[in-house]
Amino acid sequence: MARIYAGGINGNRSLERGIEILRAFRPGVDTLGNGEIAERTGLPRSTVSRLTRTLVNSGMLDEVRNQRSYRLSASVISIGHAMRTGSPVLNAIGPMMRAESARRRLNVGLAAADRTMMVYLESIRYSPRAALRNVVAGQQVPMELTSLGRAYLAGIAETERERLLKKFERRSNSANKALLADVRRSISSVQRNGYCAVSWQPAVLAVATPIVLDGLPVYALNMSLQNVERSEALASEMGAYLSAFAAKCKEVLAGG
Amino acid sequence: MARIYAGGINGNRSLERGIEILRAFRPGVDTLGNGEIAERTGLPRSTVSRLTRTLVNSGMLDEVRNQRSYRLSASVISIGHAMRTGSPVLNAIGPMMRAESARRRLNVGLAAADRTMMVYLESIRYSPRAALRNVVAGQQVPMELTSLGRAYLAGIAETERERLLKKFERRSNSANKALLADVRRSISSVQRNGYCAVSWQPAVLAVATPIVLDGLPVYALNMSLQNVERSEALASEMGAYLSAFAAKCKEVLAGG
DNA sequence: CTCGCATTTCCACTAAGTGGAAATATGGGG
DNA sequence: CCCCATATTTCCACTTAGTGGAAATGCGAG
Repeated sequence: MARIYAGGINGNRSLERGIEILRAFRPGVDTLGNGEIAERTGLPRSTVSRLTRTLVNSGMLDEVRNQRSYRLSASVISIGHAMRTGSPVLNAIGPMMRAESARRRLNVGLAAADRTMMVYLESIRYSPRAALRNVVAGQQVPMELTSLGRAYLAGIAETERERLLKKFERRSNSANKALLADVRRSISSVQRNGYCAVSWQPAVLAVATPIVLDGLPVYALNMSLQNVERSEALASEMGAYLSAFAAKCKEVLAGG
Repeated sequence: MARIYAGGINGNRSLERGIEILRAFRPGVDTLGNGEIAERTGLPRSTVSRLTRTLVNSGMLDEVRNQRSYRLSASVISIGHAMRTGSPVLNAIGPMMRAESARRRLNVGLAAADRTMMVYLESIRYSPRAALRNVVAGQQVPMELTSLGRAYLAGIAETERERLLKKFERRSNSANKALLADVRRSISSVQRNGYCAVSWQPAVLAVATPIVLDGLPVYALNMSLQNVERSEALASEMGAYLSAFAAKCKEVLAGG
């Protein structure tokens, strides 16, 4: 009998579902009720009710006094903090990124992939008024639209890259042909020049490059500038800065 | 028959265990193998093996190429980011905290409880060289030893407080009598003066006060100064600053 | 190449989890 | 003030999905 054993190839269903519930809390969402969670995740309402209770017991969710909804608890940021302090890459190059941001007077970021988004491990926003300099972690940006995401795509194995590109194709609108072609152009740019340049948001120019190391996920490093016109000259200059900085980072990472 | 139904009062076992596995990654830990996870959590090794696989499939863990260990993935910080951006308290008073830190030239922090630790939603470290000002989120400090934790204890319901105090009693060493008395003294201080002052780390003086709001977990707000001698006069001055600031925060939070 | 340790797979067993239906809370409106 | 509409939780018969000890496998050191 071709019975498939529960704990075998397939993961643990309840755990998978519980994680999906945590993921249903997207940035900007404060509280979610069980009904809304059921809707977002497609899970039966009674199942959601049981799993949210478990997540409250485990300290991942707080229930609001009205009993009718939940929010992510502070535990999730302590796990996030553990991730950041454990990351050998962030530990090694985080300080270098700060110095580089000050030196070149531009934003410097390090990101990794989370499904079809890129998530910043650290994003250093340069500001002329240094006192306002801002460091953000955990923010997500779309993989297919950003220099970070495209550099990441250039850095991973081809099979994985094609799998992701198919996803973007499926979900994007009528502009998908043009978009997909643009993504492939950026990937080629990384392969040829070591980096790609993208203006995802108006008046912001960003360049990014992948960081591929043995035994670690693929990261992407970027530099960006606000309030500028896109120009080839500027992109080349930023690309040169980025390439030099990435080389220095890789050296440190290989040594440590 | 007094059968207890699985999904009833008790939580979902697999989900609980999966969360415990994520929690096994403490700050500073880079990678953990299944064996080490099994040891830390007390779970059977085969169970750990299956659950870590599920967590990899769900994107919460990355497995290192050697296949022999795992690390927290970038997803955990994106969930952490969702928590922070969703938090109405942090959204409302975060900017005020930054301003207050600059104005009073001291560190300002906001924290919530995570089991027996306090975890910073935001910790603004004041530095005379403003360019180095540092904002940290997710860092944990022990509840019983810090002003933050004691202010929190003063802010929660008595039954919950006593439950936590018993835990500290059980796990602390020979100094526990003195420690517990000191904790109770801090709690009284909060009840009498609105804040407590503690020097947990040498040459650091911190004052903290609870923030109790309907439908929200209890938070604690603190201010601290490095490189100072502990003195009653300084503690009173900081306590006055903190009380005034906390009052302003509560006003804003009640209005929003 | 072989040995020893760590991890993963196998599989008989059954408790643990499932989801539809019924019961129960909640808060707005008549 | 009470009732109704809505959302959530509990109940429970059913059985699948998860369990953990044991065997097999994979890896790295010598």
